[in-house]
Formats: sequence, C-alpha cells, structure tokens
Amino acid sequence: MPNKNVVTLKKLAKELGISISTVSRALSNHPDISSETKARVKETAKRLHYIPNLFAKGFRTHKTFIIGLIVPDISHYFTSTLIKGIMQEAELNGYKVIVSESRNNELKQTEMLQTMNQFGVDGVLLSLARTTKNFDEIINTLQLRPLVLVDKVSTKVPCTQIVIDDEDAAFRIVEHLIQTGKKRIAIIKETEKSFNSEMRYLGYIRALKTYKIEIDKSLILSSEDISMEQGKRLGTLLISMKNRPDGIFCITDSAAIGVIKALNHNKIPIPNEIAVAGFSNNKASVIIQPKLTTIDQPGKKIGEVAVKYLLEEINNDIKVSNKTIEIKTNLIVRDSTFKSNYT
Amino acid sequence: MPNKNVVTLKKLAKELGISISTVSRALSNHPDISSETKARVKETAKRLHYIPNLFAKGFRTHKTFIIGLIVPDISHYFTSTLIKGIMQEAELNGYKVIVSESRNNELKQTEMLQTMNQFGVDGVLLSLARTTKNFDEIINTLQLRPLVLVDKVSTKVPCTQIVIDDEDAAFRIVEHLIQTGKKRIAIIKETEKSFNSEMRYLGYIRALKTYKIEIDKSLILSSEDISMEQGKRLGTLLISMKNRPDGIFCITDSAAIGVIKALNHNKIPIPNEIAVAGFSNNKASVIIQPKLTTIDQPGKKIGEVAVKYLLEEINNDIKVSNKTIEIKTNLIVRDSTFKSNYT
DNA sequence: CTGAAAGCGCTTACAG
DNA sequence: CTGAAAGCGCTTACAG
Repeated sequence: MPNKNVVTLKKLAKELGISISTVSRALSNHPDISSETKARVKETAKRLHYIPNLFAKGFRTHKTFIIGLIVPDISHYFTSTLIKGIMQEAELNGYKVIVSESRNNELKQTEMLQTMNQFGVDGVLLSLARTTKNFDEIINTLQLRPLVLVDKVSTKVPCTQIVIDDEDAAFRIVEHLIQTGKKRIAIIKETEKSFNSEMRYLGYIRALKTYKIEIDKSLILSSEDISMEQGKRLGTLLISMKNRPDGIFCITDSAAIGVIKALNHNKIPIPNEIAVAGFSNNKASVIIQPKLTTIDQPGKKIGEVAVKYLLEEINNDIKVSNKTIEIKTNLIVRDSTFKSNYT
Repeated sequence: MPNKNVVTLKKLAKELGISISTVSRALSNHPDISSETKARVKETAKRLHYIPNLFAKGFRTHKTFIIGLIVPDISHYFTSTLIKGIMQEAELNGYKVIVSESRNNELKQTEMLQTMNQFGVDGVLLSLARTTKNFDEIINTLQLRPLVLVDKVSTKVPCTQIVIDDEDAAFRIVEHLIQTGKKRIAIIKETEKSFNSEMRYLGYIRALKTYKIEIDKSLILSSEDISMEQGKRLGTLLISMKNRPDGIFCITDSAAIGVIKALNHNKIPIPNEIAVAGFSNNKASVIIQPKLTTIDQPGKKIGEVAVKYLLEEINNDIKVSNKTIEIKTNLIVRDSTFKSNYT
C-alpha cells in the first residue's frame, strides 16, 4: 500500500524547489527560517493537503504521542467517566489514548503491558486487575517509561498513584448514618482485600470508634464481587438476624441497590427501619426507589489529574516518583438514609 | 530518549554474529532460514528480552495494527458494551484500538478523523455525532483507508454500515403492547430525525397499521435529547391528556424510565392503566420498579461484527463496499408491560 | 541458506 | 538563512 498520492516532505520540497530540511524546519517553526519561506511552505502544505506521517515522526523522535490505558472493565459507569476525563485531557495536550480492558485477568493485563511497550507508548495509565498478584511486568514497564496507577492501585508499585479519599469518604458516610440516629451499622465489603475495599473498611471502623460505637463482627460481611446479586443475598441475610442492623453501608452502589431490593421485597421501611448507603454515585443510584445515599467519585476529574501527572513525568523525563494523590469526593445524601422534612 | 539499553535487531545480530536480515527473517519465520538458525535467533531474542519496535515496523510496512474508533459518548452503557466488543475482536486479531469521543460535536469529529489519518491507522470505526451534517471529511477518509459506520450511521456515506434492526425491533415491541390489549399507544422519539429514531418510528407506524389501529398524531411526541428528564416531562404531559394513552413506547430506556417515574409519582398503575416500553436494555431497566420491557441491543456483538467487516476490508484491500448489516435484537418482556401469572 | 544495501518519512547536528 | 547527509529500526528485493 505505498500510496503514490500521499504528500510527503519530499513532494513539498520538489514542488517548492527547496530542500526537505528547510520544509521540515519551516513547518515546525524553526527560528532559523525566514518568515517569508515559512509562509510559502505553509501555504503549499495546506494547498496540497500535506498530512505529516506521525509514524515516521514518532519513529525518528522516539515520541509517539500515544498514552496506553488499561482498565479492568470499561462498562462500569465510573470507569467510563474516568476514561472520558483521560481522553479529554490527553486530547487537550495532543495525545491519543489506546484503551485496553484486562477483564480483571492478570495474564491479560501483563500481555497488554507488553503490547504497550512494543508500541512504544509515551506513558501508561493503569487501573489494576482485581486479582493482580505479580507486579514484575508493571515494574519492568516502569523502568522503560512513565507509568501512573489510577483508582485500582497498589502500594507494591513504586510510582505515582491517583486515588480517591476512600477512607475519609467512608468515614463521612458512616458518620452521616450515625448522625441520623443509627447505632448498629453493618458493612458489606470485598472478600479479597483490595486497596479500595480495605480503605473503605478502615473509614467505617474509624467512624464507629470516633462515635464510641462497639464493633460487632457479625455486622461485617464480605462477598467476592460485591454485585447487586450479592447485595440481595447479604441484605436478606442481615434482615434475618435476631439482632438486626439499623443501617447498612455497602462499598459499592450495586450491592447497596441489591440490599434495597431485598428490603423492599420484605417490606422493610427505608430508612426508618434500616438505612442504606452505597459508594460511587452511579446512574442507577437515582433510579432505585428510594434514591440512594452515596459517595460521588469524580471519575472525570480523576482521569484528568492522572493524565496531568503522567504528562509531567513524560515531559520532564522524571524517573522516579512515588507520591499518592487523593481526589476529594462528595457525600450525596438521598432518601435511603434521610428523608428531609421540607419538600 | 534514544535508550541505550533497548534491544534491536542490530544488537541481536551482533550478539549472534549474523546479519540483521537473517535475524529479521528468522524472527518472522521466513521459509528460507534454516530451522537451526531460527531456533538460535529466537532463543537469543527471548534471552535478551527483544521487543520489536512496532513503530519502525509500521513505518516500514505501512501497517500500524491500530484501529481508530470515534464514538459520540463513551459513558452510555450501550456504547461501552459496543467498545468492549470492538476491543476484544481487535485484540484477537492483533490490533489495538485508539478511542476518541466526539461528544456529539461535528467539528471535534472532523478533527478526530484527521488525527486518525495522521496516525495512519489501518482502518476507522465511526459512530456518528448526532449533529453531523457535513460528510466531506468522512468521505475523504474513506478514500484513504477502510471506514465502517456502526450504530449511528447515515446513508450519505457510501460504506459498510453495521446497525441493529431498529425498524423490526420497534415493530415487535409495539406489537407486543398491542397483544397485551393496548389500543392507544404513544411514542416518544427524537425531534431531529436521526437514523435510529426514524427507523424506530417507522416500526411503530407499521405495527399500528398492521393491527389496524388508527394513528393519532397527538400521541406522537418528540424531544431533543430523549433523556430521563424529558421522559418525566412528556410522561406527565401524556397523563394530563383528556384522552390518555394506555401504552407508551419510548425510543430510549432513559426516557422510558422517566415516564415510569412520572406515572409512579402520579400513582398510575403500570401496566394495567398505562404500559411502558423502552429500547436498549441498559442496566437501569432492571432497577426501576416495575422493571422495564425493552429491546436488548447486543452491543458487544455489534462491535465484534464491525471489526470483522473492517478487518476484511483492510486485509483484502477492498476499496468500495456499501452493504448494510443488520444485527438481530431481542424483545425482553418485563413487568412494565405484562405481569405474568405464574411466579 | 545468508548478507549487503536500499528505503519507508522524518529530524537534526554539521557545514557553509 | 539553507542544504546535504546521517540515522531512527525495520523489511525485502537482489545477489550470491
């Protein structure tokens, strides 16, 4: 496919009767070139619809203007807002994003990192697969090019990490439950101790301690995938306890929605009998009846910040950075925990 | 950044004491090379962690193994499943996907196409921005490389188009409403006559005609963005009519959910008094109470098929193709139109 | 079966 | 201010 019609620097040079070097420099605004020549070159480039071959350029300069992104699952609403932020900030800086989905499969994730390295992307943004145990390829990549972890992170990788204030957010939402008068607050978290789950659990514990509420192990439940189905199952289980909780904090909205479905099904008044809180503020949280109190995670913002830090490392050739950036979240109070008197 | 440690064919050749050509051929399994040499070369490549430079290769062979994808909005659930299918099928064939979001902005879309052309992607997958009026850049791109339209398409572009059977799907869901005894069926569609909206509207009309139901213009409503808010607004409006509908078909789930909220708020029994149907089968359709009858659009499947057709054009150097592929959808009956007796 | 050489389209020291 | 030339890492006719 060596397209005959493709306009290259060579063709422009011939058309203008000057050298390729001069054309190249004129197009990139090199100070040595007279403004007159620049004008002529640019005019001709436009007229002939010259499109610079980014592959040739990237190959020559070792700069691809491509960012590699690997996320566990693109179809979660939060993830899609994260990607939105990443793409917009990348675009603003002239970068393109290659997106891959690890599907929470560690092997896939490793393969994808290798591919990113083959493509010679300028930097990598990674949100870890849930099961990640082996960090070799990640650390290997880190030696080759900037890599920033985002949202699903691990302290085992010495690099910049962009996360939300999980612990604090969980503290605030549990504190809110306490302030509405709840005393026996259950938590539904992840069986596996992911970074997010663990932080949210710590926030829950700190809130209970701060307000001198005894920690009851029977109210601490876990599930593998914290989905709506698991929420239903565990919600049903909690209702059946002799000494029921009066509040349930779920570390995902999906699980919280499952819990609400279980309570609705059993005709248990929410929030009077049992209040329910989630985490993420996904679209479904305002569709379920009653609407769900939750934590808004500004996915777009997180994506933007991640790209900013990554580009800083790319542009300044920063080798090691190990800071953790926490993005603030917002508590969104809705009917599942508190019915306002007015309106 | 011309990294000294990077392993190239040259380095392998020196290490092995043979020529670069031979190394290259050995690695790509050229029949001319003895299996002994191949084995030696491959072993050394593995040992030194040789990573082929895909940019050099792409630059040399005019093949980038990158597919460019442009969608209006990544955060719609359907779009995310579409992307999932695209990425998986691309990956299976050794391709990477560069994703861009036009945000329904025609100018952005044009810019993105230009960037895709600069990168020299092997092919482009495009889901049109709602406002697209000018098809010049799209047709221009089509001259340079394969381009396939997917989901949001237009007959104004002479290329392969992958769509769902909108007309037929709408026919079936309206037919279902009729079969449950409904006689005055309203439709909420898009003000602007997008391909999808228009097809669904035609399906609605055909169903009414087929079952000899008079078409009542007052039951045909439109809104700009067919969102949940618009669904609420138009739902409220429909209820207030002197001669109310007994069924409402919305061309999106969001609008249908808005309608259900309006009906719930006004304590109108669904489906007995008024039945509601949507289109898409997004996650929220099983969260709303009652659960929504809708059309399942197999996003992942559509994405896979789109990539298959695109790769066929890429690999066989097909210049012109103008077929429209329709992907079958499924009618999902839930409580918003029909409460089953058993269960 | 293997190697020397050209060339993909660009940038950039070096020379003038 | 401009040009000739080298080179980024690869593939592939061409020659042997």
